[in-house]
Amino acid sequence: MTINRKQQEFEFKKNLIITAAEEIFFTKGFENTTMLEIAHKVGYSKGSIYSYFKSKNEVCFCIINNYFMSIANLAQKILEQDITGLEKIITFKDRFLREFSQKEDFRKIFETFKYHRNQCMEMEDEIDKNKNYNIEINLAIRQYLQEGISDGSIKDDVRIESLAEALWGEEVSFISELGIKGENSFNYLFELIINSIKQV
Amino acid sequence: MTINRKQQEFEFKKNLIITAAEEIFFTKGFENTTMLEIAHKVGYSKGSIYSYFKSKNEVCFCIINNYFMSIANLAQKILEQDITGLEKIITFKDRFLREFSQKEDFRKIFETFKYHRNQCMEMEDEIDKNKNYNIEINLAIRQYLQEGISDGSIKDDVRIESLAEALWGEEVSFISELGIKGENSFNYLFELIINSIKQV
DNA sequence: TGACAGATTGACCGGCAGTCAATAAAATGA
DNA sequence: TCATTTTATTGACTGCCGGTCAATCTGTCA
Repeated sequence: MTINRKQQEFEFKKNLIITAAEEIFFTKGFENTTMLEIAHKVGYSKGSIYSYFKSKNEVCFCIINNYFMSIANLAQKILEQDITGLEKIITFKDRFLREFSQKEDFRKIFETFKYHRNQCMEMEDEIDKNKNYNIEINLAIRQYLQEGISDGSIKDDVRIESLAEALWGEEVSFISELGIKGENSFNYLFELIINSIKQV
Repeated sequence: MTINRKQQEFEFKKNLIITAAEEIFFTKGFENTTMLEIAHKVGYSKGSIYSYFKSKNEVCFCIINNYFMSIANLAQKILEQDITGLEKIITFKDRFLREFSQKEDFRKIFETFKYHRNQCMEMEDEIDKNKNYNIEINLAIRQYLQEGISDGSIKDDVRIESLAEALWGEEVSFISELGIKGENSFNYLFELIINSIKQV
């Protein structure tokens, strides 16, 4: 059996665990889910889970990283669309909101990720992956802005780096409040920002 | 010994515990702090803590509520200043940022609060208190906006309710990202929003 | 002083993340 | 095909901690 084949099987099993874990996390929340439950759901014993993941926390990070990958892909796909830079900014926000932040399940697990992301021992891999996705997303947004300036949809005096960081930061951080305040207040805020950067 | 005196003593001891807990939470983080540690720091046994608080979580909420009280007071104080509505908005944000979100310690414990605020059994008192502080802060911001419209510093077509909610929501939610992205991106975002609502 | 109420204690419980020696299964090679 | 090595899997076990509660201690008042 080749090394490659082994690797594939390993990844496949890892994915089985992630899928099962995600489902339970989504229904019961991170804290109320035990490693034993996850294991049983995949037909494994508890110990086995630990040969695929270093900790319960890492399982959560892997799940989140899958979502970050989707978001990074989304950002890339929008980049290729034939619309103005400003429209790309708006499209990204709309799609992000619709696909990721509207689901309460996702919001909850995302909260867990945000909560634990700083006390992460021994899972540099996942942390690095996450950082890279963040960079990808950030770069895409910078390009939206750059294009917007070129195509005349965005004012040419916006500070691209700061704004890209801030926009993505805002979308990520506001997720926590969406359950409490609803989408309206977020959308209004976004509208005001857009208002402030669009070329008139 | 009067009932009143008893009450006072109870509150005093409760405060001792809060102070000790806050210090340990700030140094070691919520998860890494044990109830036993907190107890020993005040010179109590573990059991005693539980006659003052229903759970570890409630201790955290009490600490956070003290901060919310300060913020509500701050909002009120700014309301009484002799400056334009727009200036009040900006002042509130500046002071909030300086006094509360710059401290990494506070940010961490605030994260804990945000993380646990939804899975809160049996501490309706503290939840209610928190809601009330939020309402107070919200009302103050609404008044800033209202005054701003009256005194001509803010455009008269802003949607006061939405904006008040959104501004406070943004400040609260962005705290999580401050450690990662720094203040600049937040400040720039805020600047754009202000830009969009100020009367020219 | 004695009796009562409230405060305080700390041994104890249950639950769970994470470990690891033992075991089973699969791959290798002759 | 079978013996040997390597890898995957298991589940009993540990340590830790939040929370409980019967027992004990302390202060108050008659």
